[in-house]
Amino acid sequence: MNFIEELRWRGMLQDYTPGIEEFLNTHQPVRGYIGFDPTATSLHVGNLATIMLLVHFQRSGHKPYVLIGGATGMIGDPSGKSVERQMLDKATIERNQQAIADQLRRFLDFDSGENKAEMINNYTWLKDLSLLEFLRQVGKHITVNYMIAKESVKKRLESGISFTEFSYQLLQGYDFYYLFKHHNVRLQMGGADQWGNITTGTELIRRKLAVERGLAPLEDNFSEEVFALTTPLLTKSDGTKFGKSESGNIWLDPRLTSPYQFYQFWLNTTDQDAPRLVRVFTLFDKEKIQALEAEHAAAPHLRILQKALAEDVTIRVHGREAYQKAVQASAILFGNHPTEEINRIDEATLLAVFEGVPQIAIPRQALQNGIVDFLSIVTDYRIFPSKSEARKMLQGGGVSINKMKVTETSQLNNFSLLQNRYLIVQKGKKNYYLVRLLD
RNA sequence: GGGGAGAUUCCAGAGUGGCCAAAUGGGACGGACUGUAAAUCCGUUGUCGUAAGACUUCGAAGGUUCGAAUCCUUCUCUCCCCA
Repeated sequence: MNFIEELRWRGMLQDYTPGIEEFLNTHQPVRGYIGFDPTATSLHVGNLATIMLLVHFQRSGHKPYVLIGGATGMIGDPSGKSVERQMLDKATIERNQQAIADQLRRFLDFDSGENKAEMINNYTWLKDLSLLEFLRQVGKHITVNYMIAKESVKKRLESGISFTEFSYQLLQGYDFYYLFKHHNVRLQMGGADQWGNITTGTELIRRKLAVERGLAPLEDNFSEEVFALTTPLLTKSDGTKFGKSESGNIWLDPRLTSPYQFYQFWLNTTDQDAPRLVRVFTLFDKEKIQALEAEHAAAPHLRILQKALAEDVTIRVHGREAYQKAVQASAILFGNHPTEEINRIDEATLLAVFEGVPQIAIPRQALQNGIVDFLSIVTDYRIFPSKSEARKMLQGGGVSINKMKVTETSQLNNFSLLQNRYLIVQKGKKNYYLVRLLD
């Protein structure tokens, strides 16, 4: 199956410039790229969708280029942003680009075949481009009228946009031109929000080529030479943003989002969203997905689709071992385990399960305190910030210790300690704290 | 330049002298149900406090009053209409 067809049935095709399908079919391998700006120390699941574009691109025989936006990250993309961004300092950007480059290397084959992936950083060519050169080589070809017609800029004309961010599309456009010239890159891909930036690139290439070939722009037939393609921005059926949990972004970095939380994120996908997400984030083929959906429909409570999705994505991002631990932790935290059974877990496993969960150490004699004090002042206000809040939650039935509901009148002494020194405190359904007693 | 409307608790939006920590809806959080889903239902939602209550809120600063989100003055900002 060719690249475009693959994206189409997966619902990953938003927009593309004409002629692309034929070009991809008749040229093999075609070189295509996606840019990632180092604006954070890690990529998140939103980026994963565009990474999958590159994965499919490579699997269908083409040659993916991963562009690290070392230079563009210094400028700030106004797309989808309602206010000017904070500029990042160079040290931060350097750290970030190192981190996201390491992450990106895991998803593509950079080692073998004529279509092995390449990684490049636009800082290497943009750093030496002088202002004058830029204005003459790039700025001259694109009108301000054209630039402010772009959605990303138009939205900001009222509230304000700096010249720096306004220029962003030109830099990105120049990247495309540069890659076309020096690496014969023909296609730029990205999320739907990047359409404007990408087409600035195709437009710039068209105009520059016209000049280089001594033609008037309208006589050209260069539109057949470079292409743009975007994938829809993912949304959730309830209208909220995809890729966020109550605790914020879902990151690929295990230090920011533990593999357990990552696994849970996918596992908690609603029935409504799961079919779309399986198509985007796994490489399962059509038959396999249809089979999974049928299985799921037959026994929805088993959440076949969610489990398959969570397994596939967690393994791709964090590896099999981390996935297995996440499953094990989930089984313990959400399974119907009576206290005795939890008590049988050995200490090493217990600590592994609660990795990434806040751990609070208190003196053993502090157990003499009442439950409200225990949940607030004794645990240094880390479980509840005040006695009132602890009490409110207790009254609402939202607190468990060792998986047993507690009330204001519960006696701490009645709880058997796990491994003779741990208590599992649960606030609501999904917030855990491991309290360790010090002798 | 002229005329008008407004600024309320996370958001939207009632309230026009005491019954206002402030209706209602949304969101958030918790519970029940369930499948760690969705929908539904119930509870909580300024802070602290076992409670009684205390303290801080209704754009900002002053003032009137026993008492102000509500009345007066000034200021700041937002929106609309006409020119």
